[in-house]
Amino acid sequence: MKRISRPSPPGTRKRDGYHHGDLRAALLRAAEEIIRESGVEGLTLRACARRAGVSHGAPAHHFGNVTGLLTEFAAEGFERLAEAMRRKQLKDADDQLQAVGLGYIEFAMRWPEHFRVMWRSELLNENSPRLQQARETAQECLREALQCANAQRTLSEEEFADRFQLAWCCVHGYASLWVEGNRRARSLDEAKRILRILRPSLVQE
Amino acid sequence: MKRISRPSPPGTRKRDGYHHGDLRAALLRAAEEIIRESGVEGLTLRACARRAGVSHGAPAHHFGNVTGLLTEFAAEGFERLAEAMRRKQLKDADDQLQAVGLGYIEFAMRWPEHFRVMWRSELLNENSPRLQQARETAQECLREALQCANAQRTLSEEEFADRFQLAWCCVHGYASLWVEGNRRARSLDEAKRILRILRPSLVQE
DNA sequence: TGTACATCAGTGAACGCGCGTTCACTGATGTAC
DNA sequence: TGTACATCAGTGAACGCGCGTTCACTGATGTAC
Repeated sequence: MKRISRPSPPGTRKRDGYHHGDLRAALLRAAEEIIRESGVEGLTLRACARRAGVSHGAPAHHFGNVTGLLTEFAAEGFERLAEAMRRKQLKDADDQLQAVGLGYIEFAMRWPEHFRVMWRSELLNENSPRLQQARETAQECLREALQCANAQRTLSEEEFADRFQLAWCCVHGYASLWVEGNRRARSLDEAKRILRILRPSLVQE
Repeated sequence: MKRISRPSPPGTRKRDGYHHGDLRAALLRAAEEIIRESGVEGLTLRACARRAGVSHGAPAHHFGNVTGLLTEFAAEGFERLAEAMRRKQLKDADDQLQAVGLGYIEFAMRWPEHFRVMWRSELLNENSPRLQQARETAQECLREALQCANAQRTLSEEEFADRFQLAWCCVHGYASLWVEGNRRARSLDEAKRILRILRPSLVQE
């Protein structure tokens, strides 16, 4: 009766959808908004359905439960993270290591909701192949940049592993602290300075 | 009727209590266990009361709501963090900066539930004086250690601030990644090596 | 091209559950006289 | 020392609410013939 043909939500491409257009993507966007406004605790399948304008049963079709939804959300986050690092790297051939690090931090600043969920492993299905793959790809991106920067030197496996951990900890710590509220003006400038100070520890001249 | 005099729960000192002995502390311990087993999402006032063996109305007397409970929990965490750093510092007069950094990381490994909650600012009452005070004290501890290590040099205010951020990011990143599941064998040895590698960036020789 | 059927996205009513909140209460402790 | 009263920690029944899950359904799309 009240089933008048619903127009696709704005910004949603009419793609693989049967009824909605692309409900799966629309639900992920709805989840993003809810997390932004109410935190991960506020995210429920029902809230997600309301926001997307569908019945409360619909999200379960696509994701099973909240864990499934968050897992896809986190995987999307890791994919965007890898992309952000690579894009930065291509734009700054001069110091690719710093560029990748900045890409990591910029990603967290641009998509704090994704960043928050990505590390809440207790909320995710760690067995998801897409999640595992995306996380591995993102890590590999940072690892490669560090390898390139050290291409001229001979580092033992452990020496390299330690420097990789140090680099990761530093960008991750900066991003985490920023996302969790420790936000200062001109943070990206500060991040650049910090990475410059860190460099001698990562790359032996 | 069924009100037989209840013995104090084991490990609870009969201190300032009227009926229970020290219900406030017992509720904080209950919260810790629940968070360990079910994550912060699993913590409710009712679950907390059940675990402590009191009626579900009791926690509200002490904390008002879940935010109040978590705020006290986080403040307790920051106090323990400062204490952990200071204790480490006293034990290793040789390299106090590294000692304080290790104290930070050890704290997160020892009390991961506290560490997790401390940075979830959206779950806390940021106006709590006890929380603000405890956080400030913990930060100050790391700042002082860095100042001592650089006592012989002349660093501008900005140069010092950047090095402080770098040190904080590094230990915080290491601790966060460990707590969120990126745990490796002999992590504390690794942390030591990483802090040693980082040192030249923090302290100009 | 047309028809019949399978598949699948999404609906909506119903359910039981655990939650926070309220409120009148009980009973132990502290204090004034 | 004894009594009367105030205070305060904790109780327990009751409430309304939003949740996930279930289930029979509708209606659009895809496919076999």
